[in-house]
Amino acid sequence: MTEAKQTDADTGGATSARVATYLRDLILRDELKPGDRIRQEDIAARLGASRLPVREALRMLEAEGLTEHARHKGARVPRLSMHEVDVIYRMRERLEPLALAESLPLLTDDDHARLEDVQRRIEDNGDLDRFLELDREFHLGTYSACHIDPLNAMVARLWNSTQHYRRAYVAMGGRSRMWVVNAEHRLILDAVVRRDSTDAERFLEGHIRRTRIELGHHPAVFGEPS
Amino acid sequence: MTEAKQTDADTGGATSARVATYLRDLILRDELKPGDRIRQEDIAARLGASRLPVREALRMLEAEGLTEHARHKGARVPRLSMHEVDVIYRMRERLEPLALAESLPLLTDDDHARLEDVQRRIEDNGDLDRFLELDREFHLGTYSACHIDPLNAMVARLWNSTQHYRRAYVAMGGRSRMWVVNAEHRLILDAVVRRDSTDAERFLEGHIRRTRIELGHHPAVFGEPS
DNA sequence: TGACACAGGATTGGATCCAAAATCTAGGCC
DNA sequence: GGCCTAGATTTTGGATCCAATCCTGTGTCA
Repeated sequence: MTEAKQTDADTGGATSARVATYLRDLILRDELKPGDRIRQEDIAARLGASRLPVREALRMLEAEGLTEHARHKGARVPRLSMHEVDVIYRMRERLEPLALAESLPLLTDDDHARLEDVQRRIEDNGDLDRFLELDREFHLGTYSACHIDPLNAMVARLWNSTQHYRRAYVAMGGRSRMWVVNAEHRLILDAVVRRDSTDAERFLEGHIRRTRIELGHHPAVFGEPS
Repeated sequence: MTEAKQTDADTGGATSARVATYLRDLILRDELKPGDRIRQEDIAARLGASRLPVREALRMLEAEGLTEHARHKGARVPRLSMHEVDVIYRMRERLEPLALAESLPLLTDDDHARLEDVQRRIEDNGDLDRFLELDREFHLGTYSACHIDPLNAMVARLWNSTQHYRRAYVAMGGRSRMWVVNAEHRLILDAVVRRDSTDAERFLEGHIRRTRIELGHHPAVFGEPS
């Protein structure tokens, strides 16, 4: 484990928060899929750390709903049913307009320009994996001026726990709906730039609702991973 | 630390989940207040365990928003500003009607009877501390048939993180509003028993909104604890 | 041939030990 | 007398070791 120290240097020290970030990222990238088991020793070795920070990280992720634990059986990435994902989208429909309303008055012209740029890149882009990333960046970007921690954390959590299913949907047939998404993003963005909170909230809520309904039409997304 | 094992036996083994429950309870009972520091060794000794499960428990609570951590400085119970509590209540206004809608069709007649009983006990009761407990039991009881974990967890979290401020408000002057609370509970409960989701959601949302506005009229609740 | 039981390996849970960082205290200096 | 600095103490962070539990593979017996 001499090379460990090097890996350690790369990552800048493997604190439990860093391990949590690493694991969260693996799950978001779909390198850890629902049902996958997470072995403490594996992760520890990969990051050149001991199992202890891994255990703390797993506890954090557990509280975030990104992993589930069974005593003496270890951690897994939880599988969500279609109904659970549906409810999570309903939660998003209600929470994200609130986050947007909190953020909107505080967004600067620079922020607007950044969001315009992200949306342009979404429209230019054909790659589905890149789309997922930019779509997230667009939405969370519109909330970025909201500094209420519980709200931010909760919104991020809802995105994180459904990331796998978003990806599966987009990969499966969501491509054809891309132009609708873009049109809706444009409506939201215009309202944001006008600082019209009422419109922005309404358009956002509709956007999430329609996405949710679309998801409900693709039950295959929730089938067994392999 | 020979007596440790005995304490251990009392609590039935001090796993990290148990430590987390213990700490969560301390915070909910206001024995740990916003700003208070939590020393790992203290808790470990009190529960007759080593510091390790305490550390894991603190990580869980951190992810739940019940504690905050600074590297090498330890854990504290976070202080919330009036604005933060206000936003948390807005989150409740939106999320709890959803939880109620999910739960309502699944509540049995037994559940209804139980809720009636809880509400009766609230009305009979003068003790403020007991009121906090029963009020929580009433509301979470109406959501109890909803088995969507992310939603349940989030609602519980919102209640937990504002518990101290609810207590401060009730202790300070909320007493005079008790009859309003009871009337609103009655409206909600009747709608629940009728299985009228629309009414139930509307009454619940209004109930939380009015509570939030009331809280905003008592800025002293958010003053320094001591 | 199938099902059950036992044993060995693998994996997690918990305790103790050591290192690093922060806080507190005391002393010196301006 | 107040402020700054240096050392000691306290507290947290991380690693390693041991115990408890679970999974797996093999063997035996019906």
